[in-house]
Amino acid sequence: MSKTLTRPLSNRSPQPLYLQIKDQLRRRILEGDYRPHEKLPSESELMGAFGVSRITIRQALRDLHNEGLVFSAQGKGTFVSKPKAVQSVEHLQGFGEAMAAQGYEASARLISIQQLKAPKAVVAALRLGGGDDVVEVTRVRFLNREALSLERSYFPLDIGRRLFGMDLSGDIFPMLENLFAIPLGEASIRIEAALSDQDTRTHLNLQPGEPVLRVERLTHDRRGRPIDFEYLSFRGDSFKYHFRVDRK
Amino acid sequence: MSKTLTRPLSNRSPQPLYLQIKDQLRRRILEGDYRPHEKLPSESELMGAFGVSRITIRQALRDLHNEGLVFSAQGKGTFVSKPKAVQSVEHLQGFGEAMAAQGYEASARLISIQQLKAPKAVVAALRLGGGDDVVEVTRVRFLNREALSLERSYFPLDIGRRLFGMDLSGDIFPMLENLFAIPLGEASIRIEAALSDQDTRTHLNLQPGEPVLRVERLTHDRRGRPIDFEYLSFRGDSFKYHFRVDRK
DNA sequence: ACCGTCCTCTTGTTATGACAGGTCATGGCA
DNA sequence: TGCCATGACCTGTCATAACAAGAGGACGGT
Repeated sequence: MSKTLTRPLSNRSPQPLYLQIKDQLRRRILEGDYRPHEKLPSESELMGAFGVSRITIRQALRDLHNEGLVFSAQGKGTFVSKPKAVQSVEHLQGFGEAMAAQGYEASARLISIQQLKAPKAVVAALRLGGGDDVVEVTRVRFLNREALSLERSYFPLDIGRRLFGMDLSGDIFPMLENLFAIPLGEASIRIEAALSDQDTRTHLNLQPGEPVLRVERLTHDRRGRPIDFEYLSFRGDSFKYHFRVDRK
Repeated sequence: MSKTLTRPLSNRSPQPLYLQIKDQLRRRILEGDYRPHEKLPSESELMGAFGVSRITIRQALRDLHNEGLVFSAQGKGTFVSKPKAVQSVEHLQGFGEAMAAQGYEASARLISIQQLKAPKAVVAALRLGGGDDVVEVTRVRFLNREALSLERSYFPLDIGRRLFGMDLSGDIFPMLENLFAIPLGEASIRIEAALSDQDTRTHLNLQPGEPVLRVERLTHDRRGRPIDFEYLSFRGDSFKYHFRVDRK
């Protein structure tokens, strides 16, 4: 296991030990030596394998954790995260929350809420059985009175049923966390540009041929169970999502 | 300065020391006690003020760094990051880097590099003067042999001139950091959907009316000077950018 | 058979100590 | 006057050593 580390302080310094260890572990994860949800060697095993102290191991693991490649549970161990997940982002806010934070007036209007048989893509995303029902929530988001986006969310039945009769003009995520006591975990997002379909055009008041920014978002609870699959369609012309990133 | 810390190990444990320290420092930053670009007390001063060891201070600072509230420079100190910074994201990778890390084969082809008078939007973004020249770099990115995106980057003259004659088929950011010794700081991104223009269609081999995902990215160096303004146009149909986000 | 206790393994937190290496001002030398 | 060496100060890296606390299995008693 130990491979070849070049000790920076004793020799001349090529790279810090913890970076070398981090890179070796990352390579093994990406190459599949350690598979998703598999337990990594414990910290003391890694100490022995690399011949370094615990502080150095933990620094490497901390970096991998920040990159989203691993996560750890006290008393159990450190594990490889699910997806390829090369990139990690903190603080996912609902788009509404994000907009509000920028000083815009954000609101939403409920178009429909209904129980229906889950479409195929939803079955796969939420890991349901073939004929399972889901609850579909359709809403239009406004930004300063203008229709900005069409959101269609699919919830598993046990969660979705509790949404009937509730006030769905705000963000749903805080309700899940506070009212339903569902701690939210990670989410995957796919973003693409597409032409608007008739349904979207109607709600967003678009002309045929106008493009939309389509976002698919799958949100999990902290234990990794998928709890919400959404299609968000934003007007291509008015949507500018601005956020801050720090490199390295 | 020291305020009231509750020591977890000696008493009963309310919260780890480093979290308490982190929260106190964050509050002071957000309340303006420490202003942007101001130097925080040094680690040893904080050690004395809070009465804890250096490891604890560094753990608090590390968290604040991850949240984007502070940054540090070896030999100089730790400083408060710029602004509202509502949202922090780590590890901005070039899209190419991100794709490569996911196991795809990414490459780029240089279309043109030229010096010209800065377009108005570029003047504003890079904070230039009216008639200033910039260097424009146009490239097409490929993913597994297929044209994926058209990238047009604008650099201030002093940086851009050094790009002539260099190998621009890879990522430019690492060159800025390593060859030019320009430490990269934060970047802002805007994402929108748009219809492809003729120029983009030619390079990406698209049909008229096909939408593209347009990204504007403005990158700064660590001192906050804008050093690169880019327009990235991705094919709407093939581009699915998948990443992982952690809420809270 | 069931349940609770204890032991062991694991990660989380904290202290102390040391040296590496970058930054910068000061002061001495040419 | 100008340049460079020196030292003070600061963050970066790494080691050693504890104890806290969660998880889970072994073991023993009921």
